Amino acid sequence: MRWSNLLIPTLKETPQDAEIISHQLMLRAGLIRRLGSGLYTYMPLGVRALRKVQAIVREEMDRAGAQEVLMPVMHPKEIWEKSGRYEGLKNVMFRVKDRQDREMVLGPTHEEIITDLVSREITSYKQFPCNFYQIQSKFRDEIRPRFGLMRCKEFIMKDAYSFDVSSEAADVSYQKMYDAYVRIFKRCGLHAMAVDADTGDMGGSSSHEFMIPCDAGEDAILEADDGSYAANLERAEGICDLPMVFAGAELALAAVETPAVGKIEDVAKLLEIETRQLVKTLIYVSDEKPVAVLLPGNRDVNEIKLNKVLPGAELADPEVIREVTGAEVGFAGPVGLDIPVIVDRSLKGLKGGVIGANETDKHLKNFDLERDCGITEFVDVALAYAGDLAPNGKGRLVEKRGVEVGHVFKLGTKYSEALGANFLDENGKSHPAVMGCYGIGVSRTLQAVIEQSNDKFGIIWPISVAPFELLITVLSPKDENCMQKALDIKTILEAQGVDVLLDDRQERPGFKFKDADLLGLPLRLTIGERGLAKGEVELKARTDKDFEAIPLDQAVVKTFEKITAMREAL
RNA sequence: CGGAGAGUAACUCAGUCUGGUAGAGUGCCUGCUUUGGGAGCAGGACGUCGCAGGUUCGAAUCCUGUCUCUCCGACCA
Repeated sequence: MRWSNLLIPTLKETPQDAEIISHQLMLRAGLIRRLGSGLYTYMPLGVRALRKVQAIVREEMDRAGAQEVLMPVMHPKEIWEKSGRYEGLKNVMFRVKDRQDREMVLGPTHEEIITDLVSREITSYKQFPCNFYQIQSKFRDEIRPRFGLMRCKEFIMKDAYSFDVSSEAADVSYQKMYDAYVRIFKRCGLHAMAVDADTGDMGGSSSHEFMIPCDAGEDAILEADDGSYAANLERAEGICDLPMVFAGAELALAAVETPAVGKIEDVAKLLEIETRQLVKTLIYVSDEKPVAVLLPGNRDVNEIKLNKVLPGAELADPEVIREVTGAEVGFAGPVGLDIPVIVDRSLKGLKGGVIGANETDKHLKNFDLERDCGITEFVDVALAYAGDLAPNGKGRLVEKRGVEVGHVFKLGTKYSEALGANFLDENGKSHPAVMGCYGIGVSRTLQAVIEQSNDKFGIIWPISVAPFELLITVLSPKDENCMQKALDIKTILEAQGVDVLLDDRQERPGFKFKDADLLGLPLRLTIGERGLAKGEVELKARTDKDFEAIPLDQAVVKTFEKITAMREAL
């Protein structure tokens, strides 16, 4: 392909509304243009890179035994009502009406649609296992689209759905997808990590997210420093290993005056103790009943974890707190409280703690959890922190940020039951299929590649997803000899299956080199009059500091060798 | 939705406080020169100052409303 035949609108200046480097570079290199918030056009170069990612995804999904299908983007609302997600996802779904005033939704995901299909077509145990996937635009009314392709209202996703006869068989399907994901991201040149994740709206029993570590990532990850554990912050379990025994452990409960001091930090300061010696007593309301939640003073509630113990729990209003504790906000404590108490496991063995006295301006010290409350049951409802021990008790947790590019779920039978995807076993007995679902944000993956691979001059494409593999820069396109040599090389390499972009623009060399670095194609072959006079052309990888002069008659061979080596490295 | 900021040429931005002929750089077009890391000179085209009202002799500028975009929080591939 010739540059002059492609719209590649490179920008010298950084567009104002791009915050992170990958977004800036996608705009500057002319890969995408914005239509509206969270809506982007893929320019010719962007489409080429996107197709490369898609090709890798297809190859690996096919290899893993998944079958490609293509489902409608637009769905009748009734099918979403069957699973209950018409309500559950009502804030993310775009809704439209047809001329009959029938309500439709634009698909944010396709569990319901594929399960409906399978319920009709897959009816015998002999047809299992099976796995269907598609690559398609998804629509989500995101609260806040961000960072170019990172979070869009319309984005391209690969979604796959597996169906099995048992949960053991489903585990095998899950593992196959997990392994395929590892290969996909590796082939895209990405350093992805799999982390334990929450299942969120999707439901199901367990899931892993595939994260690309980078500072611009929207998710927080906690990883054990020995690599034995990694989880999304919202899911992570941390063990605080410091003994919760403080001065005054053996003494009886005693009141201390804390006038107008209700905040953890202020109480700790006044009493000259650590914040973790204090017990944070939070009053939640779940199912219209108040419940107390206890944590060390230096920890916060993980609302996702709490919701599993206390469905729909929300922090109580001040009036409720006053009613329940008989004190102003800030002086709640577990002793003498007449409501259920949930205790985070990090409080296990607490002696010598300080609690609210359920009396305004007073706290109680020398608190012993078991002695004074008789509490012996603990749950995990706290946010894990960097510095905690990993759940296996070995590594220490370190915080990272990451971009979620893929997510695999074990769904169980939630959707198959709701939509009647049952099959008959050997004995003619009916069972719901056991499902898994697997998503890759294809467009997001593309941007993640750039976020992870760039320098101050521009993008550095891994060859597997680069819009072109080779850039031939013709320094003097007017010179017939130069142009002819370049075209000859291009023709041969293209015949050998190399994606070649020929910069035939009538521009000064410096201008073309800057654009070349910005585009970041993995290999550049420079052909100029000066070199040709010596019978030489120049070869330079995007990551090389300097070019290598090679004889003209070896240009094709050497270039092909390099391309081959680059391909094989991924 | 809450908080913060921004809408002026294709892009980056000045001008707004203090109302008085709409600007710069980049890009684009033409010509000449130049040609190995975003060239120089000369000439040229491009604007409903986001939109709608209002105040005023006069509004990019002041007032009111409204829309859009970006960033920070809750959602997710």
